[in-house]
Order: sequence, then structure tokens, then C-alpha cells
Amino acid sequence: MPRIPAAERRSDFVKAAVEVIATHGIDGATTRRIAEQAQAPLATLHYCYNSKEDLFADVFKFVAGKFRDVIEDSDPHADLTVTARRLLRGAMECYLESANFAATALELISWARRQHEERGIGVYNQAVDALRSALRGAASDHPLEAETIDQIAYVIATLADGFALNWLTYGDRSAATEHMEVTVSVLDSWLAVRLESAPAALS
Amino acid sequence: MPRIPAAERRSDFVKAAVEVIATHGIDGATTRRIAEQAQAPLATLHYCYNSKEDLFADVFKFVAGKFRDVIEDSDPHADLTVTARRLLRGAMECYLESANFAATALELISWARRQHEERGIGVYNQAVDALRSALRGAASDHPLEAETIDQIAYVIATLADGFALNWLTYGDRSAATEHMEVTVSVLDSWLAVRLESAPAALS
Amino acid sequence: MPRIPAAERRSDFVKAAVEVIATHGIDGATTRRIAEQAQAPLATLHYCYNSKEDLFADVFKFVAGKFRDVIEDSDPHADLTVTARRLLRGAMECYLESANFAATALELISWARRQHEERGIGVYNQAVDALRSALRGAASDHPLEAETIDQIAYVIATLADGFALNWLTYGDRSAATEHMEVTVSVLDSWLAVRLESAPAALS
Amino acid sequence: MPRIPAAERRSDFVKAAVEVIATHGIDGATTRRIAEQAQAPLATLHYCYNSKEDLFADVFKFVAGKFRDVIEDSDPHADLTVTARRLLRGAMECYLESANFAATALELISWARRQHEERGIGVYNQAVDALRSALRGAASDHPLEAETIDQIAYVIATLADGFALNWLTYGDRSAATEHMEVTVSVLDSWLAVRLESAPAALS
DNA sequence: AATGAATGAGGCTTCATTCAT
DNA sequence: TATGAATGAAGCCTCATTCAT
Repeated sequence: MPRIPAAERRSDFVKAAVEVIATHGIDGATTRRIAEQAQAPLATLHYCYNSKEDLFADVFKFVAGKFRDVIEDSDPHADLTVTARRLLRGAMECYLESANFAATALELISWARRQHEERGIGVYNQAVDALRSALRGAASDHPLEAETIDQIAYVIATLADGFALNWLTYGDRSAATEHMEVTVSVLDSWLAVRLESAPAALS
Repeated sequence: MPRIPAAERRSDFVKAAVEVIATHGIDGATTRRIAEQAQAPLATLHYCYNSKEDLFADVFKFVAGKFRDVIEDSDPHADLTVTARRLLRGAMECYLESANFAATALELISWARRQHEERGIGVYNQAVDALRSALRGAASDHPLEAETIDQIAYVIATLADGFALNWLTYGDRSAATEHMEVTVSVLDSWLAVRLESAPAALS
Repeated sequence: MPRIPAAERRSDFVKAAVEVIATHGIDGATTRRIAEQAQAPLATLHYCYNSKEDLFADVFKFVAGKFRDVIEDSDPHADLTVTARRLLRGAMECYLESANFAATALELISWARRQHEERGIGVYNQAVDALRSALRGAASDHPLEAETIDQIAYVIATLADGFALNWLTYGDRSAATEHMEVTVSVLDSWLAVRLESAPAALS
Repeated sequence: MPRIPAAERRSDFVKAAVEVIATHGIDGATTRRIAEQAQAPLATLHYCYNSKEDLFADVFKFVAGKFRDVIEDSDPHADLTVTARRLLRGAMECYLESANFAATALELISWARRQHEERGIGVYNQAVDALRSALRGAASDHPLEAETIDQIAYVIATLADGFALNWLTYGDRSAATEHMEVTVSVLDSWLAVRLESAPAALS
């Protein structure tokens, strides 16, 4: 009965959609289920969004925005190794904090791949771009080759996503917490070797 | 009326399902589309399988079997480091060889997570189990702690899946080929550090 | 807040409805589309009219009124043949001037037939009545049988509507202009024969 | 329960659609109502036709075919005047025989106009084309200018459609029967004048 | 055994209308 | 007075599945 502004209502539907996508998958996220989750009549969803696709576009923005927030929160003055480690840990903590968010992010990546002909469009690409930007900022003192930045971004993304898949599959929080440490140590080991040789090549 | 043996018919449907799942996702893999891809009448699918879920169970077996084949192909007499590297590379080559297989595997992992209450059931779990067995075989000379084996299996799975996600997202084969090398070097770096200290702890 | 008088508002909606009905048909003339065409919020339409049917009743009046204007414009002192010709030409020119008006008139005729059980109610009937009145006025000197008047009115209506259907179907203005002349000549030929014998029967 | 071949089922739906279109108009002809009229579940309609549009295309064919039958039934050896009169009478009798057919034909004409950008496509055009062919056949002895044929076809179509509109509006069969005679006499009067001068121009 | 025919359930979307402000 | 917000009903269509042959 309370007449809520449309903007706020839309946000409710986005949150509901994240829950439903995580639980039922992208294609199982029917308008009925989303409306029900948002405790709103089905028609109200279509009053706020012209189409399901419009709603999903907003979900998309929401997820991409959360990634960007996590990535940009990292201290820009830190060392490259420290920054990389923080980015990876931040992503994993974000996944660990909300399994639904993690699941929805993976669903969206899968969905974007199927939906659009133009590859690389979507959450994944935006997140990797943000990773690259953050890394470039941290490496501004001793500029690395673009290729090195790309590789580090790739490894962080790979480790974070691989971690997410495992955590979502087993749903075992304590195991995941341990895996987080292992994953960080993997990055550390590789970076130690990788950055030891790379700057040398530049000097 | 070619009178195709039932077994072959079922195999056709499984292969068709893999294609369709990769292209349209698990929920987009409708019985109609699968039957069409298999060039069979819709009713024939239900003649071979009681339900869609039964068919998917076979798809499941097929994918899990392919993983097991890749893993068990690796030389059981090799060194642990070499074995780990081979397992990772084998998985990635398998993904690279058929993007459809990779996509279907990821879809199935996602699907299994949503479908069943009991976590850890499914393709992912079977693959990790197989990884563990292979690693144990390679480490039979100097037995490691179970935890170490678990960690190595986790890291291999994580790296392989993270690699797959990237490759599927961009669909860039040459980039993926380079990523494969990077990914292997990540494993190598970490194993070098990890195995250097672990045995020490045992001695 | 332009504070537009309610009467003007209603007139805007009627005009918008005529456009929309012509373009999308009676059933395609949704309240949304009409409000949009009138550049007014949807709720305003229902503020001015209790229901869509009420609005359509006004559209009805508008169209019937325009017909009456055309018919009553014709010189009441003219000869019967001349009057009949003028009425037919007037109707056709009216159709030709605005295809939207023609289309809406035909839609309303169709709609009225479907809507009401009582046949003959509607735009068509009102127009034919007006035709009869005009013809009676022109024939006041040598009163004809009512049947003759009825027949002339029927023929004029038939020719005008048949013309409209053709013009709307092809949308070819130059062809329609030629058809107008042919149509008038059809009426002339028939009237010449018809009125030659009819008065004779009365004398 | 009887398993009827799809082709026959389709014919049932076409007939049902004609009824429903006549009663409720093109846009009121919902799939639900058509299925109900055909005494079939809604889903069965979509088993026989991929879409509502496909069904309507068949309705289209059915109506156009009936027109063609009526027109081509006319004796090809007859005189032009006789042929024209027969064509007109045939069309009107066809309308009179089934008001539903008449209504559906007019609805389809209206619908085709709204639906397709390319003007002149549809039932109307096909019927007029068939009229022209029939007239050309009858006039083969003393070939007339194409323009004359066109005009005669136009006048027949105009009179028949105008007649139909009146008959549908009032639903008065006895009045319509009288109108039929009047309408034929209108054609006769005009043809007498028209063909008297036209051949002269050719001789 | 094999497959066209058939269908209830549910998918997304739009409708005319009402409510609260 | 005006109008964004809200909604039950109904629109077309596709789904997995079953039935009859």
C-alpha cells in the first residue's frame, strides 16, 4: 500500500533478482519468482522495468559496480605485489561474504557469453579492466610492460574465479577460508618469480 | 527406418545435448532443441530417456568420464611435480580443444550446485577426486600429508577452471594458448615453494 | 502546469484517438497509445473519461458530426441529381483529405456492428439518415417515394464506402482522384435511368 | 481423444477463426477464443500453427481462395456485360450467404492495410486481380483498353464492398436482397454508358 | 519399436483501470 | 486537480511430457 518511488522499487527488484539467480540460475530466474522474492505482484515488476532484459541489465550494472568498488578500494599507494595480493583477497572475500553474489556473478558471465555475439563484453571483461587499471596505478613507479600487467590481471581473475567455483560447489566456509590462504600463496609464489625477472628485463 | 540400436541413439542424444548446453545453457537446452540437434523426432528422446533429467544424468556421466580419461592418461610413474603439471595442462588442453565441452562442463557444475541439496555432488567433485587419486599415485614414493595432496588438487582445479572461464569469455584461441603457459608457470612456482617445505615438515 | 481546460483536454484525446485508431485499428487503440499520442499521462485520460468506452463514444460523435457537416453543407436549393452528386463527392473528398479519418470511420462502423446487439446503430446509420434528409430537402419540389430516396441514399453510401476501402487499401492518391470521377459517373448513369422512370410512375 | 491428422485440424482452426474474427474482429480474435470455438485446448492450436500469424495467413488464403472460386466460376464465354453482372452478383451472394465470411473479409482487408507497409497486398488486391482476369477473358473478342478493364473491376469491387458494409451493418436480409438488385442495376446503367463510348474509341 | 498428435503448466508482456498523494 | 504507482486479467507462446497408433 505504501507508494514507493519507482527508483527504490527497482533496487528491490535487483536485489531480489540476485537472490533468485543464485538459487535458480539465470534461466530459472523467472519474472514470477523475482516478483515473489521482492514480495510484489508480477505486474509491478513490469511497471518498473519494461522487460526482463532491462531488469537483468540493472543486475549486471549492480554486480559490475560491486566488483569495481572492491577493486578501487585497494590502496593505490601500495607496492605492486601488495596491491595484487589485496585485489585477489578482496575479490575472494567478496565472494565468501555472499555466496549468492558469487553465484550470480558466475551466472552472468556465462549468460553474457551465450547472449552476445561480441565476445568479452560483460561482467568479466569489466572486472579484468578494473584489475588492470588498479595494477597500473600501483606499478607507476617502475612501469612494467603492458604484457606483464595483463598477465597479473589474468592470474588474479583466474585464481579468484577458480576459488569461487570451488567455494560454491562445496559451500564449506571453513574450507574456503583455508583455500583463500592457499590461493594467495599461489599468487605470491608466482609474482616473486615473475617480477624478479621482468624488471630486470627493463633495467 | 534405419533401426538404430538404442545405445547408439542414446549416445547421439548425449552428444547433441553437449552441443546444445554449450550454446544455450542448461536451461536453454530444451528437449526440442536437443532432439533437433540429434536429428530425431521429439518423442524419440522420451522413448530413449524417461525424462530430461535422465538424459542429463548421462550427459553428466559423459563429461565426468572424459575428465577421468584425461586424468588417468597421465603417466603414473612420473614425479609429483611433473604429474601435477601434466594434469593441469591436460585439463586445459581438453578445454581448449572443445569450447563446447568446456562450456558444458561449467554449466553442469553450476547446475549440480543448484539442483542438489547435498553439496559437492557432481562433475566438479568427481574430477577433483580423480585428481587426488592421480596425485597420490605419483607421490607413492615419498608419501605426503593428505592435506598437501588436497591443496595441490585444489590449485590445479582452480587454475584449470579459471583458465576455462577466461577462454570461454573471450573465445580468443591464441590468447588462451599463451595463458596456458602462464597458468602452468603459476603452478610450477607454487609447487616449488610448497614441496620444498612440506617434506621437511615430514622428515 | 498549463491548467488546460477539461473540454480542450477531452478534444485532444478525441483527436489522438482518431489518429491511433486509423493506425492501429480499434483494438490496437490502447489507452496508453492514445495518451501518448495526446502527450498526456495515462492517468489523465481516465481523469477526463471514466472509461475507454466513454472516450470512444466521443470519438463516435466526432466522426458522425463531421459526416453531418459535410452532408449539410450541400446547397439545399439544388436539383436532386446535383445534390446527390455533391453529397457523394463531398464524402469522397472528405475521405481523400484524411485517410486517417476514413480509416477511423470504417473501423467505427465495424466496431459498432460487433459491439451492439441492436443492429444499425452507429456512424453508418447516422450518416445514411443525414443523407436521406438532405435528399428529401432537395426533392421537396417533386416529392419522390420514400423508397426512391432510400435507394439513392443507399447507392451514395455504398459508392462512398467502396471508394474509401479502395483508397485506403492502395493509398494511391492519384488513382483515388481518378476513381472519384468514375464513381461520380456511376452515380450519374444510374440516377439518369432511375429518375427518368420514377417520376413518370408518380405523374 | 481421436488423433486427427494435423492438416484436418488446421482446417478446423481456420473455420473457427473465421467465426471468431467475424464476431470479435481481428484483434478480438484471440488464440483462446479461436481454440474454444474449435473445441480444442489452447496448446493444440500452437501445435498446429507455430504462431497466430501463421494461422491468420491460412485464414487469409481461405478467404482469398473463396473469392477466386466465386470469380472463376463465372462462365468465361459470356458477354462482358453479362460477365461483369455475374461477378458482382456472385460476390454479393457470397456475402449474403455468410455474413461471417463477409465480415471476416472486411476485417482482413483492414488488417492487411495496417499490418504491411507495402500497400495493396492482401485479400482486396487478389480479389481485384481475379476480377480483372475474368473480365479480360470475357472481353477477348473485342479487346478493351486496360484502363477500361481496370475501371470495371474497380466499380464491381466498390459496389460489392459497399453492399457488404450495408448488409453487415443492418443485418437485414430482405433489405439486402433488394439492395442486391439495386446494386446490379447501378452497374448495368454505368456499363451501358461506359461501353457504348469505349469501343467507339477503339474502332 | 517408434513417432505424430496432443496438452496442462508456466514463460514474458500488455491491458484497462484504480489508488494514494 | 492531476498524476505517478500499482495491479488482476488476459494476451501469445514454449515447455516437458503423455497418448494413440
